Amino acid sequence: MNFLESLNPEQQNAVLHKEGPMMIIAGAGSGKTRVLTYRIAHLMSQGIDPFHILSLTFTNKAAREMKERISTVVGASESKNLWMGTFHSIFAKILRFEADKLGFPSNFTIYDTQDAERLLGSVIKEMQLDKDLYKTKQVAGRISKFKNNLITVRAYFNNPELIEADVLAKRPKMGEVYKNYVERCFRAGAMDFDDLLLRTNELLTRFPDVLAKYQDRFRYILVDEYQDTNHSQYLIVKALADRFQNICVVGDDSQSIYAFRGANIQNILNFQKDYSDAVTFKLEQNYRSTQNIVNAANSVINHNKVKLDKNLWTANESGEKVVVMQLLSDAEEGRFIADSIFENKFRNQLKNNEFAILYRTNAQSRAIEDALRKKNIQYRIYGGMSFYQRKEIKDLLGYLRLLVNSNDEEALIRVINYPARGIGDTTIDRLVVKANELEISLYALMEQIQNIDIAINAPTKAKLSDFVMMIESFKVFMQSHNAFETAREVIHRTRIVKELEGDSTPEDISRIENIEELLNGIQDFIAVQSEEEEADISLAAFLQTVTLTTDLDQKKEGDDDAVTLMTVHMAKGLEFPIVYIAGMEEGLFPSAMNMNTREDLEEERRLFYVALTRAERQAYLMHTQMRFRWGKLTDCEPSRFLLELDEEFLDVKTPLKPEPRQNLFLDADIFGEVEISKIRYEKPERKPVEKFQPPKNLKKVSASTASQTEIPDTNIKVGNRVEHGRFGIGEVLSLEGTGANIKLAIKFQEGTKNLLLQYAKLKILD
DNA sequence: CAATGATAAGTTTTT
DNA sequence: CTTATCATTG
Repeated sequence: MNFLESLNPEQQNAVLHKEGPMMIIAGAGSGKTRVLTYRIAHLMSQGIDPFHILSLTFTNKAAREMKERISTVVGASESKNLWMGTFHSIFAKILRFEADKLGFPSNFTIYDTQDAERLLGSVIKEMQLDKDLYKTKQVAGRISKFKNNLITVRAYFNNPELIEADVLAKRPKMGEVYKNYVERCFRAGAMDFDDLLLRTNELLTRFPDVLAKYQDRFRYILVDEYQDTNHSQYLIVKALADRFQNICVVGDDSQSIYAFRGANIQNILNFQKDYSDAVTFKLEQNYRSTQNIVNAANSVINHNKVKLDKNLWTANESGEKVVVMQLLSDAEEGRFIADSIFENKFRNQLKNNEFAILYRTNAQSRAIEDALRKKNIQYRIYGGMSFYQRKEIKDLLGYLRLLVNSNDEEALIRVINYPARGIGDTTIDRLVVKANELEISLYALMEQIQNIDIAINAPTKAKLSDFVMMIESFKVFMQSHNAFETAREVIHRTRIVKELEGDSTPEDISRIENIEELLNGIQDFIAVQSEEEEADISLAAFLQTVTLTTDLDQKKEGDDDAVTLMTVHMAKGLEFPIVYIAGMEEGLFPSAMNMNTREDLEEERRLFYVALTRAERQAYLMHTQMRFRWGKLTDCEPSRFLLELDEEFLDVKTPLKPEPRQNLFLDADIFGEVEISKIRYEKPERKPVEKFQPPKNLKKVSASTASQTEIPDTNIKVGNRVEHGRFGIGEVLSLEGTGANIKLAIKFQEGTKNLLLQYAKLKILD
């Protein structure tokens, strides 16, 4: 086959190896995806039915891309039948098919983290536990850990060690909380993310015939990013592959960065032990990056103790050295990045989408965004609060979820009083108590509320019945209409948009726009799905896609040319010509929460390794001397990772061991020995000293909207160019009203926005 | 019951 | 600094 010629010998071996267990250790940028796609294509060219191939990827995007690439090799009609997707989406599909065996409806809801935590909070409250001891997030984390290790409620109560550990942690009721949470999910016909894996394990263990069926179906199994699988995923793969043993795992232990989510690096380290006749291939040639980048990355990761033996190298040119840059503040850091991108673009004729800015935490994006906006550089942020998690979107989705599965308690509670219809917290609390007592779902209780003995007065009962009737009428409507039409009907009848139109603050307007965007999203979904063979354009299908889709998986709107901003975690698997890594500071990267044990620190180091190896041609590492955290200015020290890098590959623009801070402010000798971090920034204004620039700038940026409290300039007129804190520079198209009530239509780069002058915090530029 | 304002609490990373 | 939760009022 001709495609083999484009592979190196080791890659070829991995592609051609057919039967039996195998592991591919694929270093960063070593052509892993090529090998996987060609391997699958090769299997198919050998006559293996695509129906028998299961390929598990880490993101939906990876699955989609791989499918596309395979179809160019073997043809689209063949590749369509491949089972390819994330663990969660593939097994959600199978669970829907087999749901009745586990007592779930096939249209079960998938609870996202928000849903799960709200329910858990509710359970804790109902049980009247001390919420300071039973912190929702912590309890959720513990339950997640149970589930990922297949510790069911029963297993928990049979395990004295676990019980003891929780007693010691002053949470003796942990088991009860767990039990109640699981029961509530079950009654609501809902599974959380962990359940999708746990219940799959349950399905495969409890029903040998089902296991046999899927073992026979999936004769060839490929798992990408194997280093990031958790125990639950590990067991699923092991069970499915048990019969034919045609399992191929691909991964890189040096890129294992999801331990916090239960990923177990031992899965890849122990593969040889699990399958004694396993063959291992090592892809060590990096095709992505320059020598300086590869060598710098190697020099850091070599500080890790736990790793498989491998030596990443490249035949690429040595390239530019990795730049290490010290900046005064997070604002300066943003400005440096923006300036650098601006200059790079000009000098090397690059496009925005050849740059990426990576950071450890989402919160860091703000300062960088401000700087990019000031330079008019287009950017796109991934992650953080995703579109589907916005309140107005979740509210609308709540209605839709209720139509698909009325027992979905979280959806019900979200929308039962939105828009306000006089059903308050006390009523809901009483309903929840009663429903628990009768062991039925909230909705089932409401359906027969008139005949129930409950402390709710008649008018309120009537409102509850009205609500049920409305939902039922939507269900009828849905039977003869598609997802888009149904959603539009819901919006219309519930008057959600009317509610927002009421007083048109900019926030409300953007909410309405978001709802419109969701409607477009539904229509898009219908359009895309209709192209597929077994098209499922039901509302249920749409909702599932929404919960299992991440920001990254979203189809990018148009081919907009924008700089990419994202966390290092999200950047895994991606590559960019030029990469900026911001915030290389102790306590931030490595994160303060992950510096206590060697294991934690090694994970942070792997994370840095991932970040650095995203770069193809040039990498910049920034660290600052101080930065805003929780609104307060804090001192920063360079990350230990910077010191671990071999200097041979670096171009250190500024000393890593900062000179005494005072030097910077010697001329401004106004603060004496006072620590910079303790200086309040309101003060310098009283005593303006020219040399003392940084604080002034800092203030400006942290509150780049600083002028907001000033009285709005009512001299604004049509045609003025204005600057907005969030939308950047725009032009006034029209205005109406007088005084502070002036309403403006302004054309910004990202579109025309309607804003109220008194809220918009505009700066008039001309 | 709903709307408003005050206070506390919190940021790792995500399917 | 931002968000969520609480307490108070009408």
